[in-house]
Amino acid sequence: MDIFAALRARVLDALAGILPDAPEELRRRITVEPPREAAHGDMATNAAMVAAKAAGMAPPRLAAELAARLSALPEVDSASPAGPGFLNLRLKPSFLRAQIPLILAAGEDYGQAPPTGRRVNVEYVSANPTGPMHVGHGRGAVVGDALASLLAKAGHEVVREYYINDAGAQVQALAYAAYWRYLQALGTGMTEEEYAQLIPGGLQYRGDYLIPVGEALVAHYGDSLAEPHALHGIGMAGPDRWFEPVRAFTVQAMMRSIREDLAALGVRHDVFVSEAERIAAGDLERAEAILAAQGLIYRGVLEPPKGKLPEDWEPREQVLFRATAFGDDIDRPLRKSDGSGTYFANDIANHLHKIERGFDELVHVWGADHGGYVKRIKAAVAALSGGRVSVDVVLTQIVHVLKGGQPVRMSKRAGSYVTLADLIEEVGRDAVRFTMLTRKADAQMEFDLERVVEQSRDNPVFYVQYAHARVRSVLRAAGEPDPARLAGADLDRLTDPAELALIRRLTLWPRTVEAAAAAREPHRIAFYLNDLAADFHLLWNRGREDATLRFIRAEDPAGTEARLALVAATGMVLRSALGVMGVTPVEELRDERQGEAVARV
RNA sequence: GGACCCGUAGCUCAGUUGGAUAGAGCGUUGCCCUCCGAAGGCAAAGGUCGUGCGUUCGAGUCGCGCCGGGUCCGCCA
Repeated sequence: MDIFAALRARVLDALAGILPDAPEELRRRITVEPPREAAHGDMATNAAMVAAKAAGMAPPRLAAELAARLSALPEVDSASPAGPGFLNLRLKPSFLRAQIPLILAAGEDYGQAPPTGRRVNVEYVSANPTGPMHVGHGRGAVVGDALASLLAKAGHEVVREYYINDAGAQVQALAYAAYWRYLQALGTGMTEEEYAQLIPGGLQYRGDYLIPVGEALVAHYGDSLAEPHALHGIGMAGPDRWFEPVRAFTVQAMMRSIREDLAALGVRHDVFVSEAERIAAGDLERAEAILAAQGLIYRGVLEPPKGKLPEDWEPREQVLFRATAFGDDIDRPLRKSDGSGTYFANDIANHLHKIERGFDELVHVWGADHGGYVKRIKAAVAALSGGRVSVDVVLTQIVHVLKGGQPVRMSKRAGSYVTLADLIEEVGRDAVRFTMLTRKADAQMEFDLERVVEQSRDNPVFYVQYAHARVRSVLRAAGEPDPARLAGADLDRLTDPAELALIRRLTLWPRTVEAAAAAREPHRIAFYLNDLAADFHLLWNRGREDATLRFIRAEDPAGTEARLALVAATGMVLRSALGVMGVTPVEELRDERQGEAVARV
């Protein structure tokens, strides 16, 4: 259904007529793409430039030969050599129009690629269960969720995964912080600073969000996790009495809050993998054994980093993974001095778990502060899978939240940063999702709370939603015609350049899915939608000047039907693309704050 | 000291994995419209793609060196 792929096959056929035994490697380099300049036609191919040497012809000459063959095709209006050996194709309008019934038949599945047979694991969010999610997590969540949908649209079998970091020092600190709130809820006379002195590492998580957890611990356990204390009334019990139940209880509470935030954002995961469970299952030891069998583990001492030396640096023998054998810069430690695994080692276990479940490709969405971690995890997966499984990492840059151009930093709930829940409450789920995808993942982003709810041309959320609302308005006014009937319309009535431009844009959708998925760049979908909306609004505006271009004209039933077919197809592609982004298409535009339809169409 | 990411119009950003004369929105300037099909429409100006070499038929895109910004660099995750 991708007409670019279809025409590429025609180009290869034509080339085979001239150069029967072109090697596969050469054929693979031949592309058929939309030219940058619309004036050059509908499609351009580099075939003549790629194959010139093998054919023993100068590129323009070969282009002319190919043009002669291609211009005879029923799809092609004209084929003309250009420049250094390009071959420009202009398609017959009838061929373009013939795509409309195909779109109407496919509906929102238009753009869905056939199954590739490849299993892809997309791990995203994976926020530590130590506090509320902030906007940075939100960006990762949206990018990951849209990327997963995009890969599924491109024909891959996708599993959406969340890795819970529920082992290690951060979670220990969380348990101590929750225990403090528990003692407070019981009415201890101890001060926060006194408590902080008593525990290892000090009191790290001081946000108010743990207060309800402390209260819930009291409701569940009473005072059984504490001890009477002469001075404070209530004091700490030994960790062996309270630590594990408090840890488990608190992690569960944090995960519940994270899941609520994700649900509010419309982000879902198929699988939640627990770090602690994987370790308990012995994955770490098995992963180490696999690496050791290849001679990739040894005891050694790392060089200190050059330049500024950490103050407490001292040479130390460690268990190291030979990551340098797979392109990393240094070998990486696997064990802490207490014998437990480093985060990296535990993550190796996590990846072994993925590999053993049979995935062909592993995709991660990480914050940019994890950029230094990419090489070592690629090295580990290469070693564990014998090079069979690939790893791709999409890094997301930080989000600056603004309101009317002014920085917003304070959060009602967490005190130090804007929480995801605050953001969703302020502007709505769809605005959050769409806006998060209007930038390349690895570019810093400014998220202006006022701009994303503005009803104007420079707010893409509004602009795209408005296009869909207009589509729906027209179809409602036309009495909701059956797409199957519209597919039989006399589409030759669609002759205006703006109408044909819109059709061309629609036919670009399958290609956009494929390219965006291959590049792991879901933001391209947002840009496509913006372009599609622009083409549709342009046509709409033409109708305001030229009444014969209005979609519904009582005096022209046949023309009306043809234009309605185009409008319905546009709506389907809009919904298909919005579906990849996880944004709800609206029937009409309303100003949420007033509850009135201010832009009813 | 090293690794990774970024640098494109006044501003915010795209750029179809190396293609033709580098695009969009905002802003600026000019013209049109005042229509309940409720975001106004059309057009113009605006660029040595941070910079210098290199790779080749061809570089914003690939390689190397600088300049500037960001992230990170052994028992945090």
